[in-house]
Amino acid sequence: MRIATWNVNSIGARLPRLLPWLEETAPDIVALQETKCAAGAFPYLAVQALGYEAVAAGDGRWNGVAILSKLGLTDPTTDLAGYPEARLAAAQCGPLHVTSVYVPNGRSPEDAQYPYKLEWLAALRARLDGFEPTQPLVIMGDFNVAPTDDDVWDVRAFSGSTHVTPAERAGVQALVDWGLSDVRARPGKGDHPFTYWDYRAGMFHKDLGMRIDLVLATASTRVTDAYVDREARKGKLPSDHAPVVVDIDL
DNA sequence: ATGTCATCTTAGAGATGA
Repeated sequence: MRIATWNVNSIGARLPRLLPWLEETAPDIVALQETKCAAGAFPYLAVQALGYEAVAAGDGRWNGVAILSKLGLTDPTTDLAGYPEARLAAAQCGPLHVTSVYVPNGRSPEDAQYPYKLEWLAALRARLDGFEPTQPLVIMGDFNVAPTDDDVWDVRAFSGSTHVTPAERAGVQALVDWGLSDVRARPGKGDHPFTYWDYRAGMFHKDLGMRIDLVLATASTRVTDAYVDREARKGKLPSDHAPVVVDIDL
């Protein structure tokens, strides 16, 4: 079984990249983030034509998440403890429970968005109380957290910034401590499996990226391979994130 | 280290967020 997560930075703008990618990569389940698309305007028919059922959350301009599944999609939810923003979608997809997340960015450690980010991560952890660490389960998406110093191109450049603070990392670690593994993908280039590169300043070309798109999986998913699809970050009108593709043996 | 991109407002360039 192949699963993937991709922050597409607008599904409307990215459909010409997403649909061919789905056909070539043939994932069974895909978590999408930053669809920037109202739930009612989601391109259900376009993905249905490729064999996917979908659940989408979105209020239009910002945020927006979705799950695509070829293996069935039951008990969908888009609610996280009453948080109003469209940042979580979850469903049972055949044998696997899947959650797609778009964790708040935080903006800066001084911004009100920063404690909001930490609270949101804590709510995500609390939500796991309804599940078992022994069951096949993944939480994947854009966490807006680089779990280690090695997950940014130069940690010195992040002094005073979000994404690398101990509190944010503790928020992700709490998910791991519950019983999830941070699946380490093979890098597409260099030593670092970065998943995001700023559009500006030739960051992608210089491989000055960050590993902030994560796949957190329970042991029973039995991961056999994982890679960052760097090709999807190249070419015409790419997202600023690359997909992470994970093969599991369920 | 901010050189780009996407969206919305509301009809053209500016604001916002990442």
